[in-house]
Amino acid sequence: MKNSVSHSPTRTQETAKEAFIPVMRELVRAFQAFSHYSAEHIRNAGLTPPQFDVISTLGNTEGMPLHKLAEKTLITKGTLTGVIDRLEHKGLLQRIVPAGNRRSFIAVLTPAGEKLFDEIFPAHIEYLGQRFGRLSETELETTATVLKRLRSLF
Amino acid sequence: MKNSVSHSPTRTQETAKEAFIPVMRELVRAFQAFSHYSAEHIRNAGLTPPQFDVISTLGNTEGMPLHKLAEKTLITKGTLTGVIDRLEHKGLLQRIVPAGNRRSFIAVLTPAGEKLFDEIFPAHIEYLGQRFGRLSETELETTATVLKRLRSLF
DNA sequence: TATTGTTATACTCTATAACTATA
DNA sequence: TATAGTTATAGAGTATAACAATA
Repeated sequence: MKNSVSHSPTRTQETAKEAFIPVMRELVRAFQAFSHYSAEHIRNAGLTPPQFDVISTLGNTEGMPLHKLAEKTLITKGTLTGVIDRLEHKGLLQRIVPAGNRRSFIAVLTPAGEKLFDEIFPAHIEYLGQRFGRLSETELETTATVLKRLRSLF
Repeated sequence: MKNSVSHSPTRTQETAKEAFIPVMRELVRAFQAFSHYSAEHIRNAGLTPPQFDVISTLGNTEGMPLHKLAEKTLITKGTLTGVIDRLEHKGLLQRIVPAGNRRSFIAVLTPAGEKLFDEIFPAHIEYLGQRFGRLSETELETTATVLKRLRSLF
């Protein structure tokens, strides 16, 4: 039987201000564990996590302006320039100047980029599914609810 | 009313293999949002997130061997050397050679490090509590449960 | 003037592997 | 031989701010 600590009788129903700390630690460690697992697989494909993020975001689309890509991936524009540069050097992505707007670029996967996406994205999903697949449908739903709530806080 | 998609009548009770994908995306974005929020505050104190992680782990302890610190923070040993170096240069931390074992070091906060810890750790908790405090006690418990389950997968 | 993106700084972190020195 | 930690390598990502070009 756990002793439910209360600093005074009148606090019994309250939540301590620091009660979230262990929860936050769980968030950090859970994410670290996940991202290490994920990143190892991504590196095998010769990509870094941000590069994979970009490829995944652009896969099966007709491309999108860099500022929208930055917004979706939460990579800041200065950083995104470098990430895009490296993907372009690898021949996986192209900057297209859209007709009628010469102030923005559209990032589009090249055929090689699409090919890589078609190969590694399903493989990565399969790899991750080996772990996520252990969650029941109910657990998945609860997890989704909790994470959305968490995200809404920030 | 959402249309509950089922590929065939016999799949109604099953979970699609890819059902976890949106959940995973939520995990990534929720964590990104959290860590950006957290990191901004940490940077104001002149620390990087890994440095803060180390300071937080060592605060209110009598120090610990580097390999244990590496294990707790999930920072690999090669990387940890650099992080520790920088904290040592800042005068926040010291490597101590324990009596009877000259093969390992013990990382200990200096008085300046303890002072910084005493100042910024509570302030950081207060800063984070502004957001986590919006969760009810029940939500906190559910969140903890879900995160532990997630972590157990990896 | 506001938006889009690049460039320039200056670090910090990262994985990986070879290496040294203990035990 | 196994363990603890450092060093060397080689990038890659990060924030930030100044900048150029276009709308």
